[in-house]
Amino acid sequence: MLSESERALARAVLIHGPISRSELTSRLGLSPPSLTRLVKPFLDRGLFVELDDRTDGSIGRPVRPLDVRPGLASFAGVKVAGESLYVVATDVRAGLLAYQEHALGRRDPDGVADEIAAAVRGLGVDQIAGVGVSLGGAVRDGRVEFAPFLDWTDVPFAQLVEDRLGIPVSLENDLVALAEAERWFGLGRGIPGFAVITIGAGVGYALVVNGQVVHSREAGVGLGGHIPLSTTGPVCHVGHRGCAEAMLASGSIAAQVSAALQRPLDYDDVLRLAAQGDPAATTVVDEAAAALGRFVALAVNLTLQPAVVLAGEGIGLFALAEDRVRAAIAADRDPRAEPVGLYVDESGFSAWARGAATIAIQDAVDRIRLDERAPVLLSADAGAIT
Amino acid sequence: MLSESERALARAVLIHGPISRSELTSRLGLSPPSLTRLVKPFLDRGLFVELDDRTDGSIGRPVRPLDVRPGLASFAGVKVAGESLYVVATDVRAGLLAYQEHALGRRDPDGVADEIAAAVRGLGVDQIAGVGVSLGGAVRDGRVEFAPFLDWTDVPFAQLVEDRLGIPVSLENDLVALAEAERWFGLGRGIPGFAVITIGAGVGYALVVNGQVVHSREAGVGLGGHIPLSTTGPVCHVGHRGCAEAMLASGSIAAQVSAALQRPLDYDDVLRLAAQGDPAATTVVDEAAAALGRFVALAVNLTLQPAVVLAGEGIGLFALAEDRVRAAIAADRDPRAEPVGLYVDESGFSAWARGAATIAIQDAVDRIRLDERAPVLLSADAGAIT
DNA sequence: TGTATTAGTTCTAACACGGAAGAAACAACC
DNA sequence: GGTTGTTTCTTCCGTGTTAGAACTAATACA
Repeated sequence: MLSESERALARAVLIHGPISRSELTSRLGLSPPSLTRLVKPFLDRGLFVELDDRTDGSIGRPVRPLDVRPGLASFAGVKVAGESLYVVATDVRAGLLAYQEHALGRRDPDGVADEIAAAVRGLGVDQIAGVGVSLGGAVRDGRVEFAPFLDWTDVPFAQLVEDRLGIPVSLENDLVALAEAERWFGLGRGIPGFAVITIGAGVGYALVVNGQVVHSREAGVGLGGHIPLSTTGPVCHVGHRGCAEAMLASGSIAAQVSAALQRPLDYDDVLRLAAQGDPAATTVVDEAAAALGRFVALAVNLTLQPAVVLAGEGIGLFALAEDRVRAAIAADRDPRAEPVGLYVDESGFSAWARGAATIAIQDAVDRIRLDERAPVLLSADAGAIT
Repeated sequence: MLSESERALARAVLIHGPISRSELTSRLGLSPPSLTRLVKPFLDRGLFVELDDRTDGSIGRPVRPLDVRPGLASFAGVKVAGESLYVVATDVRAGLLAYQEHALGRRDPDGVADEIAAAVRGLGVDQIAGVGVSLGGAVRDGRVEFAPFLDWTDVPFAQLVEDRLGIPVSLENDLVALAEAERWFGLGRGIPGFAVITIGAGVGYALVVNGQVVHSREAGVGLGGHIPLSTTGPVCHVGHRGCAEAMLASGSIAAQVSAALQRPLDYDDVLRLAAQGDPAATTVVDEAAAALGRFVALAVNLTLQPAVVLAGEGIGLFALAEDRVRAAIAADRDPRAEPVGLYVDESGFSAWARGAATIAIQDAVDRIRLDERAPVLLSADAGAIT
């Protein structure tokens, strides 16, 4: 097992690398001697490399920054949605190596596990050290407690996938996973607390406070998607008038404009029409943008975290009506309060799967073995996918 | 200085005492030998006592629970409000020893500091080991960054009071202080995360996540009090229609019923009338209760913490219309989600000052010295108030 | 070439922690 | 009434982690 300091070191280099030893001492609160001792086995085992970052002109001995060895391992991430699997292969920093989408054929646990295993094999990346799987629903200890969109209850799903792939599989709620990805490798890096709001097929919500993603069971229930934002808006599928889903989900937006223009349109059509100045589309988009702004303001005011990461495949809405969003935020804020930090993750669908991969990476860090006998990353050395 | 384990021990005994060593080992994650070693100096220095809690009939060696020595120290807490000072003396667990209210004469920093010093001396409690002061506004490192209700900006207020009393003074935002009190000694003890909502002259909001009170600068700004809760309600003094202040602040509620009944009423009159079934008062109270329920639901859904502590001098509203509050919460929750834990602190005004005292207690724990030479609690041994 | 400056290492003492084993204090049982 | 069992807590001691002191390394600058 890694000690607490070793794990902190591994994480710091992973998240902030390349990073000098002296910066690590202040970041980890350790003395230089302790750092030297801790770093040694990581270098010996080939987990870290020492860059000789030539001098930057400053006085004194130049730094030898530490970084994770390039190509150390790969990871896979899979987001299970209602109709599709979104699958990525990533490097150790959740950087994209490959991205694929697959239509989801079966919906039963074994069927989905089969399709995930096939999709991960189909990535064509070997030496995968871990697989992360995320989906909407309440998840704990590798089990899906319930996932309404698949109609699953208490399924030991991580084990099902692991049986097929022979690689460690990590399971997490999709929004928690996305929040972890934003916190470690994404737009939330270095921000102590922020909310995550996703818009797309549905509306999602997650929260980071004091540098930790909130993991409470509430996080899997997805009530953030039904916050009331308007009294005049449409009704969502559960019957809330003007809730976040009703105002922001792509299906609802598309349906409103389709009804107004009397022809079938999808979400991207609506954004295109709004960009061209179509009045019906613009009205709906503006209303949605105002609702998004109110959502952001509510989240900031109630979580006391002055930053929000916006993500999801429908986030193009923000670029189209950023002024409306910011105006709605400002209306619900005090001029004396800090301005809200807004960070937009434009990466769309792949962000979900990168989130899943991040969970696999986090678990892999906890599996690192520094003693000579054991393999460094349990499964990477255990070989390619069987 | 105390080591991390020593501080954890001190806090655990303070918060959960009397508590057996064996329960402490599991709570602190330490082995029995370590606990023995850590406890010794606390007993030697007279901070802890060992109760011989006679056997409870169970098998095995009986436990010798540890507790803080009774009468170890007293603390004072002062909440500075617009018109008044609320002042308490407490024991080490923020238990009430004395409670007083004083009209606030002057409003300038030196004047308020004078009146606080006089009020603390007037408590008639000596051996006060620390004084906590809380007020509405942004506070950091003993300085008031801004306090709109006093029109202060960047005042080193802790120092001003400390100069007058010669006792360590701790300064904190009033809602953060109240949340700390609920977390350590109040209704939130043992709950990992919860929101605090206060109603009274104003509406306040604070948040605890992962066992820690959220201390971000946002917490001092008080935007939780202006969350929109109704589109038809009255307008608050900043101009928000149907915001939390407009719906729930005692002045706003009293004004609505006074206008309806064409005679001047205060908040307690309104609650009395509503209890008697007066239709105008009942209408306003029911609307307020529904708004409170929506507030609770919003807080729970956006903070992902399924518990809320209700406090403040106006919380009598809850008892009067609890059904309405719970119905409004249920309407914004999913039946699958956990039921919301509602905890009502009925202690009214004194809760504010107890919050301030809690801050002083927390700071005093961090000042404990176990080495032979130094006094145990710096100021308690330094003597009574000068 | 020397000096100042910053980065990083080696050596070592202190210390915190937990495992093993034992002592203490009771209940239950024969 | 003694023995056994159970739980609590302590003593002894080995292990692993940490940081202080002194040292080496590598550069800029005079």
